[in-house]
Amino acid sequence: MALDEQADGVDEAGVQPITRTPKGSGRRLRGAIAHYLGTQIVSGAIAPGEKLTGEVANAEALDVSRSAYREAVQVLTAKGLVESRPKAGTRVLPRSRWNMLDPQVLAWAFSGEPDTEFVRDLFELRAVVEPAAARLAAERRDRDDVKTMRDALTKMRRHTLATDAGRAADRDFHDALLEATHNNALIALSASIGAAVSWTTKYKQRARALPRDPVPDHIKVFDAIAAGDADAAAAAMRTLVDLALEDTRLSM
Amino acid sequence: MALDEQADGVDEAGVQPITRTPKGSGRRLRGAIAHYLGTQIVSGAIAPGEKLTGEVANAEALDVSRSAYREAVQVLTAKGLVESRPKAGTRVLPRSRWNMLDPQVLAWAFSGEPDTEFVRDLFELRAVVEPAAARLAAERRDRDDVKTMRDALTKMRRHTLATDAGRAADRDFHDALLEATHNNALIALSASIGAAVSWTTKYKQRARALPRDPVPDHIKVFDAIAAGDADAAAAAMRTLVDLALEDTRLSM
DNA sequence: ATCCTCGGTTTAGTCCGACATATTCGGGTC
DNA sequence: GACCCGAATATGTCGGACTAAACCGAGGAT
Repeated sequence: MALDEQADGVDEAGVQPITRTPKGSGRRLRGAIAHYLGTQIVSGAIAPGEKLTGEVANAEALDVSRSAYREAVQVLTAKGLVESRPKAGTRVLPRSRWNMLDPQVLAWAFSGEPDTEFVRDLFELRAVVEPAAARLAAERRDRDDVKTMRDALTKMRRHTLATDAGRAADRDFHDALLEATHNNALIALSASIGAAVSWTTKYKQRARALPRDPVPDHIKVFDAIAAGDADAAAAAMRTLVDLALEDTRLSM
Repeated sequence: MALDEQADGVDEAGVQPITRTPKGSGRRLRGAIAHYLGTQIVSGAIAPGEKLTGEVANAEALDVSRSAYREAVQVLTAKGLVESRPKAGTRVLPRSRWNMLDPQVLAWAFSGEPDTEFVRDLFELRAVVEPAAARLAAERRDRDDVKTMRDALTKMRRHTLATDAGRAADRDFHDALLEATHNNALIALSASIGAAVSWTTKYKQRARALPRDPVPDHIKVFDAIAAGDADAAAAAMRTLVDLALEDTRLSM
């Protein structure tokens, strides 16, 4: 697979066909290049320390202009995946320099087979952050926060989690909870984690139908926050995360 | 001020002088442009929702080629600060879309007068994450981790925190602690936070000399981790963060 | 023999000008 | 008044040329 999903006829080069993505007008060409290179790197196909082919050669191999290729590389540089210097070329940086919290990097990490170890790390972080977020939300939520959360919850109850609308409501609930913390750093972090976690649901679903109804757990969290009981909110959220981890672990 | 510090002769336009940075060969030209635009945005000079001037006009105003300007904008796009569509122009995204955890964005946020509210949020997040990290470190550290931490600690004791070497040792200690958690997500997060916190020390110092010797607190954390006492490690780290917050709060 | 210095070569960085593409906006039609 | 369609406009992509910086090997000095 290359810049587009359809693996069609191989050109005379025979190594990396790569045709422009004609159907998908969604993300731009440079986005496709960045996605291609990004997945190659996070998947380990280009291992840290290695230097990827020169701009001119690589751009030609992908059949794109050097400008588009360079702009894609700038994106990778901005996310800490690579570093390029004149004469030295563009090298993949060690994993410790990568911005793993960047939503796009997370998306690339989950575009292939996700690393089970990293998923574990992610849930561990979630288990640390989200209960704390619930605690803060219980202490600081105002009238609007409670209303938004309640609305999301009722929508979540109406449509189940199996539907798109239900999952959207789930995300709305978590977003509202984060907003209620009135902590921008926490919001940014949990937004990234939440996105990553939602990628894992894709794999969760393919294993079996959702084994448990998550609504009651959400209600417990909501009630505690609405009541302003910080400890109860943290505890409820902790069990919610633990159960989600359980579900995900079973399906991997 | 523009792409370089020296505000020299104004050109005939008279609005934005801007000369190429001759002295600073450090970051490339596009880096300077990204820094310029990035600080403008995070500082609120270009408020979310506003659309910045067209590429051709803005590139000319900054006296750089359109290519360099565009590559800089790609960096901002990668960090979620702006979004650009044909005909619509390039608009600043709402703060909720920004990648606040990105080290570079944090650097931009702290390049001017830092927002005290955001600093509070950051320390709050730190107070949540770092004790948990210390707990995990106490549970999972191996022989090498302990050794690295001990070395950093002795170096930290020799040079004080007032010296560069001392601050480097401090960062080494925290990095080693993070490594000891063997959790990549946690490492990535705390690295960002740590960098941001180190920016704040700049302001901490200008207020008064460090009022307290932080070494004993670090030793308490180290001892607990070396002993494998998770609860004690978390508690010690919590007091350490609380004290750091106290110091920072006094100086702002 | 080893170290330093000094170019040459390679590769990214910047610049320029043109064309393609996709929206938005406005006008025209039903 | 609502809908459809064309034109204006800004970003997106392209291709080529030139600049600048850093690695590396050759040559000379110690």
